[in-house]
Amino acid sequence: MFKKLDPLLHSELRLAVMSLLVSCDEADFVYIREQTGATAGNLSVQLDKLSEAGYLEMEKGFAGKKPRTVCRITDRGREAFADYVEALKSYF
Amino acid sequence: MFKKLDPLLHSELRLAVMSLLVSCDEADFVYIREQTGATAGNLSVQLDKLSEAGYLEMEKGFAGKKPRTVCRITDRGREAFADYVEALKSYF
DNA sequence: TTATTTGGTTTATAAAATAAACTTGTTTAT
DNA sequence: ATAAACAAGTTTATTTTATAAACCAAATAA
Repeated sequence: MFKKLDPLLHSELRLAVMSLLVSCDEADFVYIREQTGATAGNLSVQLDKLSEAGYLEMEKGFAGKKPRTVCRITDRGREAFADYVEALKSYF
Repeated sequence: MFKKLDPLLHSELRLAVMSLLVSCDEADFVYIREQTGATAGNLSVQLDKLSEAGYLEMEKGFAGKKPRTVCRITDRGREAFADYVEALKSYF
């Protein structure tokens, strides 16, 4: 009847992050924070979860002298996102 | 950018309940439990939340000698559901 | 009569989300 | 040069949620 929703994606912030990455393909921490309106702390935690699940990759480097974390969606993440959207349809 | 998702509806079980009620217009506790696969305890709690938010009405009565709780979606609930679906679109 | 089942509710526990505080280093003003 | 403010995050603590386990009352079955 109702398809199970991936709990990792069924979170407002994580879903927003993935939504951004699906169409951006690469976005840094600050950009994501601005676009989602999340606090840095919350974003940091949620990015880690998505990263640990293999839904995105993070690359920590520097832009000039400032630290810069770049995120990129993985194939796995893209797939999970598509599955989530598909599953949601069973609720509508 | 991303529309805020009503936290009351952004819950797998509560969303499933509302989804049922939107098209059923009336469903009892047992039916909802069966269709959603939820445990009775969880369902009881979540129905209370939806009820307190005014998204549905519960009528406790009897079917023969057995207690029977019937749920009906309210206009408010219908509206909230529509808004939720609309808001979700901003994520896809 | 004593289990068992039905239809739930209440309470306790586990998991999530969020915010507040902190760290490391950089820039700016004094 | 030194202190104050800022940037980019992380860590920790708090609050909120979700879920399950235990419970209750009434009805039915053994």
